[in-house]
Amino acid sequence: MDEVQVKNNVKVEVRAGGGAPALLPSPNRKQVAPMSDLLERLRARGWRMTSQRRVVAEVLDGEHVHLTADEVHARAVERLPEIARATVYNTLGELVSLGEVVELSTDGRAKRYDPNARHAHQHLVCVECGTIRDVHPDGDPLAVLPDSERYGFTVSKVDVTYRGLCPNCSA
Amino acid sequence: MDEVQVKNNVKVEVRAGGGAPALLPSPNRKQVAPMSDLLERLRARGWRMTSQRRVVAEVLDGEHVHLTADEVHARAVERLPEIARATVYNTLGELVSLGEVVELSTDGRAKRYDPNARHAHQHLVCVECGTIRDVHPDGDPLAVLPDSERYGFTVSKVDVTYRGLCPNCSA
DNA sequence: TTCTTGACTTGGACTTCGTCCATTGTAGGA
DNA sequence: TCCTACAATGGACGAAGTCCAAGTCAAGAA
Ligand SMILES: [Mn+2]
Ligand SMILES: [Mn+2]
Ligand SMILES: [Zn+2]
Ligand SMILES: [Zn+2]
Repeated sequence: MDEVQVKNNVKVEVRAGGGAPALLPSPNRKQVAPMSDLLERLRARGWRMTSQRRVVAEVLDGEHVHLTADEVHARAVERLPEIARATVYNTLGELVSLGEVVELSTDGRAKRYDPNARHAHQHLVCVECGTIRDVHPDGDPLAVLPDSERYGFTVSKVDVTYRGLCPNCSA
Repeated sequence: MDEVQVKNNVKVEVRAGGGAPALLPSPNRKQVAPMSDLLERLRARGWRMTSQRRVVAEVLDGEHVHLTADEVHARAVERLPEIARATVYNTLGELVSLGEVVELSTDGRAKRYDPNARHAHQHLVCVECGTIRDVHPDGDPLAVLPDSERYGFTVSKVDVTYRGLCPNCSA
């Protein structure tokens, strides 16, 4: 039988049976494994690997994209009950400066954190319910801005937010 | 013909002809006059014309674009010392719902209010100093989003923010 | 393994931006 | 001039985020 024990202040699933734990499908492998890439990258960048940072990274790596800092905190608390809000803010800020996470402010309310930073994309937002979808427009969005409209700026990125009604809210 | 001029919170009737004071260039005519269009439109929409609303409209009509609500309030206070912050927020909100002013949240901080709502345009923002410029990209920004990327949404507008360094901050 | 230390976390105070609401004031019509 | 529905006021409140002094601990050294 599997058992749960606490290690490094984090709940860890321990497989029954002797010998070294096989790195094979386990209940939470699907959730945790894809993150290992990120965790490795962070470690390589000199990050001190704490349980708090691990948990924040795991939350972001879920299928939940575009979470607010407080939503990340709420999910993190489920795994690590006493993680502080300030720590979540710190960690998110660090992930953003490292380019591992993208920060969105689509609605003038809470910023949202997007772990899909590898492939540039834009967002489609429902003005009614706030649903956000990733979209991939044709061509380079920067290309449509002629030099004559750049006023000497060095333009390095574009944020595009398409707004409208989602199928649900159209009804 | 009769003409109504507003000055110092008091309506003054200016009668054309016979010895009446001519409506000629005065120090603040240049500032106030262009707003009359907006004020007329608002009056036509059933707005009760208060000195507070007049002052907010006048502030927005200056050459100052993209002010925050508190910046609008600060400038309004210069003309009408006891105007309340809440009133500025109320008025800006109304102007936005009437489509007379556009609300921007380019930086996840305070929203900015843009009186240039007649001609659709986009914005170029310096990531260093926050300077904002209006830009007019080629073509319809909505056109670059293929139907296959709309997920059944009824897309009605696009907000585009180009980000980079202004000439000043490049040095 | 234990020790050491600077990086990290904590939690609460604080700031900023914005909303709410009971009370007071007034624009504009009768 | 008077009435009253609509608007302004200002202070409390709320949401989102930052800051900081004190405590904790990850990871390299020995
Ligand atoms: Mn995204
Ligand atoms: Mn503008
Ligand atoms: Zn919707
Ligand atoms: Zn600049």
